Amino acid sequence: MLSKKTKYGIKALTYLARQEQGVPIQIAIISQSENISLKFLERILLTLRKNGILGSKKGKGGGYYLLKEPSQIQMTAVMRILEGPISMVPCVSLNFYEKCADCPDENVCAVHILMTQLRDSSLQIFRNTTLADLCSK
Amino acid sequence: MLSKKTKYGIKALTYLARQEQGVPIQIAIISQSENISLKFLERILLTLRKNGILGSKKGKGGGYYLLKEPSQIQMTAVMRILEGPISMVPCVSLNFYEKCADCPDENVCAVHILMTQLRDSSLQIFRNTTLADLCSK
DNA sequence: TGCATATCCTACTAATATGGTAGGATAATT
DNA sequence: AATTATCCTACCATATTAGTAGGATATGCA
Repeated sequence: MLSKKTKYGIKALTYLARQEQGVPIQIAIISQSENISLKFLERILLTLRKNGILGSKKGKGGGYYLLKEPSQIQMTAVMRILEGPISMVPCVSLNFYEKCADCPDENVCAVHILMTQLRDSSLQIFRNTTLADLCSK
Repeated sequence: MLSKKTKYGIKALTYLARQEQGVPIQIAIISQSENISLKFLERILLTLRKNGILGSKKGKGGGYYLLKEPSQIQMTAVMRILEGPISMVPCVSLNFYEKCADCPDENVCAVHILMTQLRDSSLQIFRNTTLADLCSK
């Protein structure tokens, strides 16, 4: 299951992508428009900022804005930040590889073979999809 | 993340697929060969039996066996039984559809669009992969 | 300078899912 | 009747999820 964190994060990002670029939008506005708990969204946007997707401005007229054009923001980045590794098992992960303790030979492991295929197709989708693709203005 | 339940289940199934068809194999044998907790595996095989993947025989010489040839067992079935819906969100699920409470229009929802693509590619992989494909004897 | 505004940040919490374990009931073989 | 192996229910520790509470910090404006 996709976490609500990721779901809300993607919704908030597409909301921002539909606005005039560079103009800060307040959390409360996004929260209301997209039916997302304000405090929860606050944390989500904060992690997106810390990971280089969003910029922010404090005080009156402040808020969050995209640091890049929507067409330059791949969903691989968004998914990795919010949902974690694309791969469903560490022994298949490109960025977070970890050997299975119980598995003697990865090349023969059914789970490894199946999950490698799944990772490849998921990666292809997330790489070929940008924020711009997801918000038909 | 893939649950251990699914991981162990797939491993157990491929173990059975590598044996002579129709001959019951005891849980304890699989448990030892694949490094899986016996009691946990017991439950996993039970649900696979209840869902028509495995047959079982009690008493001496008993155990579990595949009900179909490995080439006839699609991973879609296995994944749905062990891991749940293929789709990561209910609003995209074919077998377990549920409307999002917060989402006014699915056709415009970024999450819906992205997750539909992901479901399609996942389905294609799971449908085109059988147990036989995963166990190079 | 001081007030309003809005993000920043830590800590807490309820509910649920995960990955087991314990212990006995049931059925089949010998 | 004894042995073997599945069947089944209930319990439990831990981790994750989806939040909430409450204040600290920085910015803009009069």
